Parts: sequence; structure tokens; C-alpha cells
Amino acid sequence: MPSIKDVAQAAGVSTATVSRVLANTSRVSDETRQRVLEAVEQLSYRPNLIARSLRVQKSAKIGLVVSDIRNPFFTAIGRAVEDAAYEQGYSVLMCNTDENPEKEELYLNVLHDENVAGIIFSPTQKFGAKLSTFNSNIPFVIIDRVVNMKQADMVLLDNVTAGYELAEHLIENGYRKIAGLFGNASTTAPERNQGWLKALREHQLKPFGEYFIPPRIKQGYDTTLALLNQAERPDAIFTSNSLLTAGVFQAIRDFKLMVPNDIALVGFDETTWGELVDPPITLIAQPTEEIGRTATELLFQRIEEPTRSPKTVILKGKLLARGSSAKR
Amino acid sequence: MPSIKDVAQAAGVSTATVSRVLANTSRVSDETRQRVLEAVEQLSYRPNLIARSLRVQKSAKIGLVVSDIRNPFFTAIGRAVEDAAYEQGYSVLMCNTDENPEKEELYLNVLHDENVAGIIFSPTQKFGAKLSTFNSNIPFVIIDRVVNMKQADMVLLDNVTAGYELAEHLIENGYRKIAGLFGNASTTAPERNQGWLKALREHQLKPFGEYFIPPRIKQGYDTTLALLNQAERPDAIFTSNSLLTAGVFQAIRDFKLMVPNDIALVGFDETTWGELVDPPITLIAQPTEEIGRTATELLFQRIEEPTRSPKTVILKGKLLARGSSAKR
DNA sequence: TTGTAAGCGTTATCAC
DNA sequence: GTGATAACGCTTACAA
Repeated sequence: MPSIKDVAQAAGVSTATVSRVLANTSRVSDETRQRVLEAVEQLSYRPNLIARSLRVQKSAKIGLVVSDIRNPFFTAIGRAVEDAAYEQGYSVLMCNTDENPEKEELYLNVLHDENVAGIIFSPTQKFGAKLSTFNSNIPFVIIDRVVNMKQADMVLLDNVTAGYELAEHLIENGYRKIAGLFGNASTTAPERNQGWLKALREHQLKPFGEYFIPPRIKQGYDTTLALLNQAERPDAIFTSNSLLTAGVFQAIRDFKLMVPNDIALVGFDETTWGELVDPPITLIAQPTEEIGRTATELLFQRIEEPTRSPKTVILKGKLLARGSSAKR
Repeated sequence: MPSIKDVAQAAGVSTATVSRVLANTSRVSDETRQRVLEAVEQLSYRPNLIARSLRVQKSAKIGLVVSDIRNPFFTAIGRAVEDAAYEQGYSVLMCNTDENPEKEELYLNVLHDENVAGIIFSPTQKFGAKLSTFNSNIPFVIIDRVVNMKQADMVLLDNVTAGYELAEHLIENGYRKIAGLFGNASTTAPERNQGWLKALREHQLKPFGEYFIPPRIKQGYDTTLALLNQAERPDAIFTSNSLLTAGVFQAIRDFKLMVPNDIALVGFDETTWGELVDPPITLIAQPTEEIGRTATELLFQRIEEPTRSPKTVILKGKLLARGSSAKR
């Protein structure tokens, strides 16, 4: 692996000149530039980014720290961030924390030590709380989950409105006994809950049961079975998370009920299966491409101007009405 | 950000001693060690890994380069690699190449420049071909896709046997007019094709049509519609990839045929939706956890002993027989 | 057991 | 326009 010294020697110049040519940072005579470029070519020299990073204390990489790599929502965002960063000549290092605060700290440190230019981060509630403690001067943007921190740039969904619209849709279509299953891990669920409550209230309805549970398929399944075993059953189930939706769907089927005739089902986030099942699932789709792209742009803005006042971008979800909540 | 100098000063020792205490590399008196540790604590010092990496020319990170982050197969492997590496004190940097050879080169370079200790890589066919050209002394392990390169460690599925078993299963259950949809992008599809051909041959059957197409939902859908519009229809469809399976499933439904009564459907890889749809899909599940773990272990072995002779680990898929291929 | 100092590959600050 | 040289923060011979 040739170093800048080798290039300098081959071109008969100093390392400083080589650096200048490569960085295009100050005037160099055409002739010298030529010689240097030839030597670079000749030796197929590639600058050592570690050394450069040590010297200038930053790099052309950004970090993306997500809580669950298996969640299609985050992988879609990953793709979007990747694309946006690539256009700017940046690389993305993606880290998976598995909702584990220890790993969050680990990876934040790794990325910091990596001298990444910035970080896009969806923190757990636990970590979000102590995020302000985590005193780092590295630019970052929070996505998906709100943190209580005035200095942070954020890209969020308008979860309250989304929850409202989804509930409103059910009510409009004639459902009245609506149960709600909400995740208990992130800040998005309570907001969606708030929206659905508002819609119910406006129609003088009461929730037909409300459950805050771990956002996993199994919990959705178990909770639904319990719900369906009661004397009086709901005529619709509202879920705040696609894993819960999957669990509910399974339970309804195992209970031999028909969707939507016996019971309607609605949820959040597009998935492959949402339109493969019968009937396809009504849901609020998040604009993942736009979330990822916006977060990346915000991050680059902050990298450019670290003292800029924080900005929060709130995007709207889109209701995709499908068979699982057809008019009764 | 305090440096090792600050710690040394605070503890009244040299930087060398601090380094020794932290690395636990040679004997230091208990008293000095104590003082150093206190200073570290006091200043909340964290060693600069960039500098360390520049100095020792390696790091405690490995790279994982996958071709499609949205494919559940790869995210599952990502999780497994992550876990295995974490246990060894290594961090994982995950990169998504989107089946784009340019990005493959970019990220391989980024990771190389990052001084990662090694790379786990699922190359495109295109890049795989020129991989041997890519002369790098960085340890790596290939997963999922075979490359024509004697020096590479690999972790692969026994795709021929898997294809054989899946076809055999259909035949056993009474299907005779079996069409096959295979991806045309990776090396896995031709191997699975080979297995299915073998099974058909053993039963004196001929493929009821064989299609090599881009492994995308849409192509699976379109191809299936064409297939179903023919005068004589197949009684089963074999797919080599979960995206194709999804497309086929959709097409069959839109064509108002019943699975498996009118037509059976089998494929590869576990997905969330595979058991949510009605009927659930029969498939060959890949041992993703084991693939990721094995690849990581192989990588660490090679890091330890770079000249060890290359090893290829071939794992078996597992047939999950479900409703979509029930006995006729 | 501990300290001194060289060096990893860059870039930036001075001189000339 | 170009070249020395210091510095980034660390590890590791080599001395003491």
C-alpha cells in the first residue's frame, strides 16, 4: 500500500505538494500537478483515510443507528439514507442496536471514534431520556421517535393525526366497538393512541379495550385471543405497529373469524404481506423515502452550520384504505 | 476530548505507562496502575480508536456487505453476525450495495480504509467474477453466493439438495405439471434449478415451463399471469426466491384460483407473510442464524491465522411443509 | 517497572 | 509555487 511519501518520491516533489494536488487546495503549477497525477496513477495510490481522519478530525461517512434492522420500516429508511448520502459522496455505516441501550452507547461511541461527520439515530425511550447527558459535539438527527431535547433536529411522523385518521376511517365505515393494541416501547404509540382517542371522543365512543404491550407478533396474538374470548367482542381492532397487526391477524384467523365481516383490522406501516393476505390490510403508510432523505439533508445542513437552530420536520402518513376495514 | 497525554499528566506518569495499563500488555506496579485508572475515570478518557488504528493498522470492527438490505434473509443474517461479533468485542459496520457493483467497490474500499479486521460479503455475480482481481490482503468470507475463487472462505446453502427436496415434496404430494420460476441475478437460482431438475428426472417428469427472470415481485406476477393464460395450466409452481413467491401468490389470487386445489406453490426463505397468508406457504427455510454465526467464526479464524487453507461450509435448508402444497 | 522517542499517513503552518 | 516540519493520538522498541 503506497503512501503519500512514495508518490512524492516518484514525482520528485514533497509530500505537501502531493497533498495540495489531491486536495486541490492551493495553486500548483500545471507541470508539477501533471507529474504528481501520473505518479498517483502509476502507483495506484489511494490516500489513507484513517490518517486523514486523524489529522482533520472528520470523515466523509455518516452513521445510521436503528433499533431493529428486521423492521421493514427501518430498512426502507436505510435505503433512502444510503441513496441521499451517496449522492453527496458520503458513505453510510449502519448499526443495529436491537433496542438495547448498551448497544446504542457502544455504536454511538464506535461511530464517534470513527470520526463520522454525523449520525442519524432512532433511540430507545430509555436512551432518548439520557441522550442530552451523552455530551458529544457530533451533529445528529433523530428520526421516528421524539426525544425531550431542545437542541436536536428531528424527522417525525404526525402520529396524532395519523392515529386520528385511522380511527376516523373505521368509524366512518360503521365500526363502533373498537379495541386498540399499542406498543409500549417507543414514543410513537402514545401519540397514535392520542389521535385515536380524539376520534372516538368526537363520536361519543369509548375505546372497547386499550392495551399497551410489547410490540411483538406474539403479544399481539395473545392479547387478541384474550380479547376475542370475552363475552362481548369488538367489531374492529386498531394496532399501532405492523408486528402487532401480524399477531392480531393470525389470532383472528385461528379464532375462525372473518375480516372484516366479523371484525375489522387496521394498522401502521407498509409491509410485503399487508396486501398479500386476504383481505389486504388497511393502514397508514409512512413516507419512508422522504423520512430518510429529509433526515440526511438535515444532517448535512447541521454539519455545514453546527450552530443553526434546531429544526423538527413533521411528515404526514397516508391512509391506504383496503379490504380489512370495508364498510359494514 | 482528553487524550492519553492528559491522562499521563494527571497521573504523573508517561503516556507509555498509560497505554500499558489500558492494554494490560506488560507489568505495571499496582500503585501506578491505580493512579492511571483514577485519572482515566476522572477525565472520562476514551482512547481514540482512529489513532490506535493508524498505529497498529487494524481495528476491532468487521464489515458486512450485503446486496439488499430489504431482503429479510440478509437482515436476519445481519442480526446473527452482529450478535456473534458483539460477543467477541467486535462492532459490525453494515453496508448495502443494492446489487450495484460500483457501490460494492466503494464500500469495500471504505471498509478497507477503515482498517476493519475483516469483511463478510455477498457479492453480485458481476463483482464476484472480478473479486480475485480486487487484490486486498484483508480477510473475508463470502456468504450465500458461490464465487469462483479458490482462496475464499465461504458459507453456502446446499442449494441443489434444497431444490431437489422441494421438488420431490411436490411430486410426492401428487403434483405432476410443475412450472419453475428462477431468479437470474445470483448463483443460487441455477443450483436450485439443478436440484429440481434432478427430482423431476427421477420421476420421468419434464418441467412444465422454466423461467429465469429478475427476482422481483412484479416479474413473478407477470410471468405467472402469462403462464396461467395458457391453454393447459401447471398444477404447481416452484419458485427460487421469496420475492418471486410473493408475485406468484398475488397473480394466482387475482386469477381467482385456489391454492393448493387449483395450483400448488412452494418457494424459499422464511418471511413474515409466508405463514400469514391462506394457505401458508411451503418453503425451504435457510438457517440464517447459523449462516451468520458461522461466517463470523470463519472470519475470526482467518483473522487469527491468515494463511489457513480456505474452508467452505455448506449448510442444509429445512423443508417446512405447509398448506400451499397439501396432498392432492 | 517506567520513560523516551520514533513512527503510523495525513494536512496545515511556516518559511523561502 | 514549493518544501520542511509539526501535529493529530496512539503503541512499542529500546533504554534506563
